[in-house]
Amino acid sequence: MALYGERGFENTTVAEIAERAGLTERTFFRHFADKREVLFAGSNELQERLVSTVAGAPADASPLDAVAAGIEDLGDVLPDRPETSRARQAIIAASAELQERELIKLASLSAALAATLRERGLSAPAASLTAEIGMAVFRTAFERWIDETDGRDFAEHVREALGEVRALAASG
Amino acid sequence: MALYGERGFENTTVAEIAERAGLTERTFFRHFADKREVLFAGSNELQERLVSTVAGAPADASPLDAVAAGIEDLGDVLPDRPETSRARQAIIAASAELQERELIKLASLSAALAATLRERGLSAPAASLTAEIGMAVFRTAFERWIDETDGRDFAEHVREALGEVRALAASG
DNA sequence: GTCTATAGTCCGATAGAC
DNA sequence: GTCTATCGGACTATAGAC
Repeated sequence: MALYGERGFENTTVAEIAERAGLTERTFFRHFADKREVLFAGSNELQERLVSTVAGAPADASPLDAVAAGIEDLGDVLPDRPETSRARQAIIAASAELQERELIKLASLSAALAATLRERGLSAPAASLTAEIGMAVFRTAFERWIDETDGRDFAEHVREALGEVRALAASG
Repeated sequence: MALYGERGFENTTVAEIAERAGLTERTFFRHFADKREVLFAGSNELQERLVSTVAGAPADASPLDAVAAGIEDLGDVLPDRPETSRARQAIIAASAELQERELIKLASLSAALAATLRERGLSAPAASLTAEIGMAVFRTAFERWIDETDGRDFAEHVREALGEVRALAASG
């Protein structure tokens, strides 16, 4: 992340990353499928955490409440300080390649969420739509947690974004 | 598309594509920024069409109605026969790289749609959410138009998917 | 760890269309 | 005379095969 931040993703070679880490190029590719993947190392853990929390929500909780609980809970898996995430997002924002990779990770998260909701008895279209609304809440909360410097924690931002989505749904 | 279909995207080289087209590799890259882009050549036209229809909808039309009109209208820009789109989607489904590219094109479409809705006076969060619902309608209708062989045209599928989304919103 | 194929860029040269 | 399309060769970096 230091190298990507200094000179940009496209202008950083895997050889340079390997050198700074005291490894060889080949070793890098043994750990990460490609040059982009190194920035998304924690995404599997995030997805597993979300799925297990939503699956474990009380059976009588509404689908959206179950999803909201799962997203709030993700605060534990995110870096302690938002500055770390902010630096990472700045790197991603500067590279189309990295944005593509991020989108497919988020799509995978959404699909896993929808599958979990179907297991809770929701119909396929309702599950997909609820998952997409959940992703919108996640993106909004994450963005604000990164950008706003008022120190509110991630879970608070999730509750706020959820309230806004609900108000929007009620009004129109 | 013929070559990607025969041997798969990853196993097709740009040299082979150029050879079949009677050109050189260099000429391919003059026309397309990379090997994936050749499959998404029509996407700009699609986006412009959607934006201009939504922007031109009657001022008193609801945001979702304006979006629905724009999506219905896209039938004109899609290939005449769904088989063409089906073959293309099969190629994309077989390659993670192509899925990434497709997701970023759809994200661009969603962002353009949201911007158009804001110009119509909608607030930023409402515009984004309406755009995402529109994209869900588009994806659903497109998928069914490709997969179902009953000959119903794209616009009919759009109206059906929209009705389902509305019913879902009303019920929960 | 070595070797190699392929994607994608940079340089420059040529030629027809309007 | 400018614009746009073609081609050739050399070059770097990613990523896969072994």
